[in-house]
Amino acid sequence: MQFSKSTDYALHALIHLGQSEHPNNIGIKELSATLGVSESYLSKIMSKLRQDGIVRAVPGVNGGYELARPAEQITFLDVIQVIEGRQQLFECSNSNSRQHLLLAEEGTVRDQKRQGKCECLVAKVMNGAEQHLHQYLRERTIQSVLDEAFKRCDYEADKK
Amino acid sequence: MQFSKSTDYALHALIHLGQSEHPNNIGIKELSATLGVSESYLSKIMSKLRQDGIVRAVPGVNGGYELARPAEQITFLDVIQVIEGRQQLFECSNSNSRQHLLLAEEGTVRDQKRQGKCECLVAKVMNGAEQHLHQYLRERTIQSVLDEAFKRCDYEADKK
DNA sequence: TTATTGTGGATATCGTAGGTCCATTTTAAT
DNA sequence: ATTAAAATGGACCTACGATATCCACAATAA
Repeated sequence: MQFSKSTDYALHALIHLGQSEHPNNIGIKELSATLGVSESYLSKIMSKLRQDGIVRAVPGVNGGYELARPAEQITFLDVIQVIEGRQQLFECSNSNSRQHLLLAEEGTVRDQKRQGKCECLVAKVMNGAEQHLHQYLRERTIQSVLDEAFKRCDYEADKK
Repeated sequence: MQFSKSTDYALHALIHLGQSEHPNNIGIKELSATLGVSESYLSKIMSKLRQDGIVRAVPGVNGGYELARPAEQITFLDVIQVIEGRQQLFECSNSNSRQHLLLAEEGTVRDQKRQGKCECLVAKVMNGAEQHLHQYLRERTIQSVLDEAFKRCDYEADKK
């Protein structure tokens, strides 16, 4: 269970977009050179980010990418969900077994109608874990990383 | 990014071991029938759990598996780490790039000696997320699921 | 001693992460 | 209008791990 390299690339790319004073957009050449990834592969990732409204892209001479909204409105969760997809962290593959019946809660009739099935208690724990993780990742933004990087630069500068 | 089916199987198997009054051990036949998984595949998983000291196994007639320690001392994190491995949720694949230098904190000399390298700020966020997730999963045990299942059974019984 | 049960190795299949290449489209600059 | 620069999307490739099966072997209790 690991985040993909693509997620790593996406996060670093967005940080690069966020930290540049943008007179112009930033092309895939610069991004790929900065991150040390091939242009072709990074293109795919940037394309996904564009389709999901995280970045804007403009083709043509002096084209490139820029953040589609302020860096403090781009959360880690946003990025991860675009790249990794939105499937649940855990799915109970056991829903027909005898045991599952024991471990499933029925809920109210209204609940069952709403969600169509009852929930495995193992899945309940795991989904709770996922919600916690999401909450944490929602609170971290591209901007928050930039802020910390700047702080660190200042600190290093002061020492000299 | 998803937990594997094996993790699902392992958790359900452990719960089955935990809920049985154990005059005897429980064989792979019963487990695989309960979970709806093949004996051969579930064997592999149980083997892993045994190698990590989560269950005990005894071969021979009337052999089988039992929990190696009380169910309240087997956490979700224990099980997940056995099955999924202990690699980090996130690894920065970017440690040589120019950008990474900007985003890495130096730390004290002692820190650098201890961990061998400085840490990327993106990785720092992600590792923080992982620690949160681990904390949550450390607080949930096989027993906690059993407790909730029993509570539910009582509730259902009361209704009648 | 034998039937039963777990162990571990070899092997198979399949999907996906990671990556490349190229034709096409879009845009800005000239 | 033309052209060069840049992003886009499709086709394709490879390697690896998740999932799974089968079998020979070891260990144990009756």
